[in-house]
Amino acid sequence: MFLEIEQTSPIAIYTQLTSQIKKAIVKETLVAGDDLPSVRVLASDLGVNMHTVNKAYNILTEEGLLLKSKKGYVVSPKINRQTDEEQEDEMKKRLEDVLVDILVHNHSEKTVQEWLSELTVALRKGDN
Amino acid sequence: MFLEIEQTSPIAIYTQLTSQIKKAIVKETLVAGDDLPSVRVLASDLGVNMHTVNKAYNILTEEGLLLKSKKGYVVSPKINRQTDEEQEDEMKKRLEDVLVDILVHNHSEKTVQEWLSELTVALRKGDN
Amino acid sequence: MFLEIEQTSPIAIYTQLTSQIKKAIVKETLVAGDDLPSVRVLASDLGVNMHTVNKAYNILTEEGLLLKSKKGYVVSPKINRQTDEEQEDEMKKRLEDVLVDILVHNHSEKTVQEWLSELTVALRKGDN
Amino acid sequence: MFLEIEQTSPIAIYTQLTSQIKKAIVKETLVAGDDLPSVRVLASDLGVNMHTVNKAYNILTEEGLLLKSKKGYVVSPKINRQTDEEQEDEMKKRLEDVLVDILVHNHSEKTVQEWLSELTVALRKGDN
DNA sequence: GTGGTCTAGACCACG
DNA sequence: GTGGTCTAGACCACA
Repeated sequence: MFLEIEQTSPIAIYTQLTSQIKKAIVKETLVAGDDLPSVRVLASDLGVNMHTVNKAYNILTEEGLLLKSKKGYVVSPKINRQTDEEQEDEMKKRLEDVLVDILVHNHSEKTVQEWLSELTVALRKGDN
Repeated sequence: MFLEIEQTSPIAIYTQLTSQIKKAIVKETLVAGDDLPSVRVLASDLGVNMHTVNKAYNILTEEGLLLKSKKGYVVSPKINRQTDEEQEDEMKKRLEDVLVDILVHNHSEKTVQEWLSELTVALRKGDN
Repeated sequence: MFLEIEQTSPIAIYTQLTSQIKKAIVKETLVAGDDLPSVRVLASDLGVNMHTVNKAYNILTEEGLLLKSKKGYVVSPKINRQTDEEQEDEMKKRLEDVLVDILVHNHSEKTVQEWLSELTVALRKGDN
Repeated sequence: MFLEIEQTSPIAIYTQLTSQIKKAIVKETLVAGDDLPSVRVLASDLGVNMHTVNKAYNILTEEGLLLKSKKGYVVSPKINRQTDEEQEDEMKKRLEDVLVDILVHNHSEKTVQEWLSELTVALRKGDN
């Protein structure tokens, strides 16, 4: 399984799940049409509660990244993953927060660029 | 006062405070040596609890952005704002999360670059 | 065949079936006395389980829209399609729910009227 | 309290809650800025579980009808209650389903109009 | 087998 | 006091 969660992390488990699934989609470890593990199976695999997985899947479905059918959850086609303006503003705000935090700690914009390059490369190849 | 907080926002007030103070430092609205308003004064100005302001100041002090003296809190010199490797990894992780979120919603790396430029420019000039 | 079902939809298949058959009756694609495809045939045509088709036919029969004979199901005469008061209340309740939902999202009663007109026209002409 | 739920109804409790709260907003029993009862208080009042109320509140917040602050949930200003095109299609589809159901049971379009008028009037005056 | 709903009860963060 | 998260376990609808 391509997902791992840290029980001790201060980050909510369902958030860790959504992040990792998004990452898997960006890396194309998961592609449009792929089935996700059933809620109960994934929960038991990870040793977390069913409801926690369910919440993660629901959020991703709301965001248009997953589709819910009667047979379970599936990665949705690219077409469904668009964002509206409000959501873009949200993302920009989050980007700004991170940016400010990096800059305030004496890093230059150049460093940000480098990190972005690193991250982008890492997202292109390799599995999780 | 260069700080505004939204009482109705679901974002924790102390988080709003740390974010805005960091932004003020990046924008050089606040520079090394500047005094911050006393905990009591700021709390009363903003209509929030003293403990809340205190928490924000403490966090910023922990991060090396403020210095606590007998007379109150001041913006610390640049030299104190360095990060260790662990904190850098933290920031990279946060940057990655935002990046993945942007990319997974069909935006290109180019868009990320553009947003970064916009944000950087906005951080250079103007007040909060 | 005038029926199509979406296997991937989260809406129950038997519900999709009843909806579409009702629509066909309103559009007079199906009129009193018409035979419906046999349960087996329809199930195989649509690639769904026999029980599912059966459930749909049963519900429609319960509602007085179909008649079950030894030879199979047929569209029942208009006279059988009446509703009792309880069912009318049910329908009104459902209408109210939709209405409230439309109004609460800032649409006017005029919009509701327009939508109804559109829908009514669409139901008059054309096939499914 | 202006809300009542039927434990025995086949309709999910959280759905009953969202419906009734929407109705209260349309009737202006609840207006922009009003506080909603806290999750736990409402749950105990109604004799249902906290999570059930929470789910209802969350859905309404997603729809833009409520706002979540640190002090609880509040009815949001009209401006936030807009719908996008996709949501409108959804509502039209639901309206169509109800309409078909009414028409297929021998009611005329005129009846639908009458019911709508009744319902609209009822939504204008009086409390729940 | 799949997800959906609900309950009961616990612990945490915030202010 | 507020909501958020998580667990454990139950029952139901659908196919």
